[in-house]
Amino acid sequence: MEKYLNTLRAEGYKITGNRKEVLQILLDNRKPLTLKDIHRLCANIDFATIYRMINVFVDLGIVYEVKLLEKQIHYELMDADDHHHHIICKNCGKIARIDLCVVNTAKKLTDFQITNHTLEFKGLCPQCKK
Amino acid sequence: MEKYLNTLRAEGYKITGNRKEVLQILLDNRKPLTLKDIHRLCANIDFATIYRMINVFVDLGIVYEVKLLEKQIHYELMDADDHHHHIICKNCGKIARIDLCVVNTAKKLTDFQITNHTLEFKGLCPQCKK
DNA sequence: CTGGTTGCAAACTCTTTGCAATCCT
DNA sequence: AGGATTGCAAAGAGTTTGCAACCAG
Repeated sequence: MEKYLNTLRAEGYKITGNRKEVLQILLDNRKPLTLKDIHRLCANIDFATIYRMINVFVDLGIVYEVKLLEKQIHYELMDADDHHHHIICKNCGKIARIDLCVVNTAKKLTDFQITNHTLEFKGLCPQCKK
Repeated sequence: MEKYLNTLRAEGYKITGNRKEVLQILLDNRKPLTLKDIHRLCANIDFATIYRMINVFVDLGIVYEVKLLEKQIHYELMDADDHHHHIICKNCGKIARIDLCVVNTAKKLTDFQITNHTLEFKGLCPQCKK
């Protein structure tokens, strides 16, 4: 938590009760959440506030966008030492992580300068596929 | 074209002027297009018609959804023998293809039954990165 | 104090649907 | 003829913004 608060301070943002509450939710739920999910977990905070807060967090690199094979974007706390991707169950919605990435291979294959990438899977989890 | 019309016939759908026009657009533009893009290329057809038509095409496997790192879904003609992914330039919007995929590796790594996957990149193309 | 932050309401954008008229087969 | 398809209009759903009141430093 302190690490993230320091980032906010360093960039001139204030430490508010709302921000601490949302950060705690992200710390307690280390998996991709939608804005709706977050709002459900702290219904006392206005949706627009969460919307703007998460965008600040994305700008500061506190959270990152996870584009699962779903309509809405999910957000997850950033941890540079733990780069991973996900798989979501189309039946129960469970999200598991996959430690697999090919961004370095892609960098060699293309003349583009790659800045973002997404690698996500969807299917049926062990329980639901039975 | 005939191949796709046969799929439509086989599933009991009718061959209309609109459907042939949109299929021709997809054949002429073999790259991911948004509904808006398609509508721009045939402004005479109503947006709702394109919306419903593309969804039929997706159901029949005539086109597939490409979830680039953009808000809107793109659609591209399906070709089972040519599985590939994409990279989009964040500056000029150009979309290039990348012949790289790890869905088989992912299948070995997880207990899920994988049915969909996405692997997309974003960055600066050779021209824009200069 | 003072500017960043928040809640509320409303504007926007994109997606989806109902229905009557029209088009394939 | 008869059901699928289409255009039009409007409803939904999610995203984004303006503004005045409020709060952290």
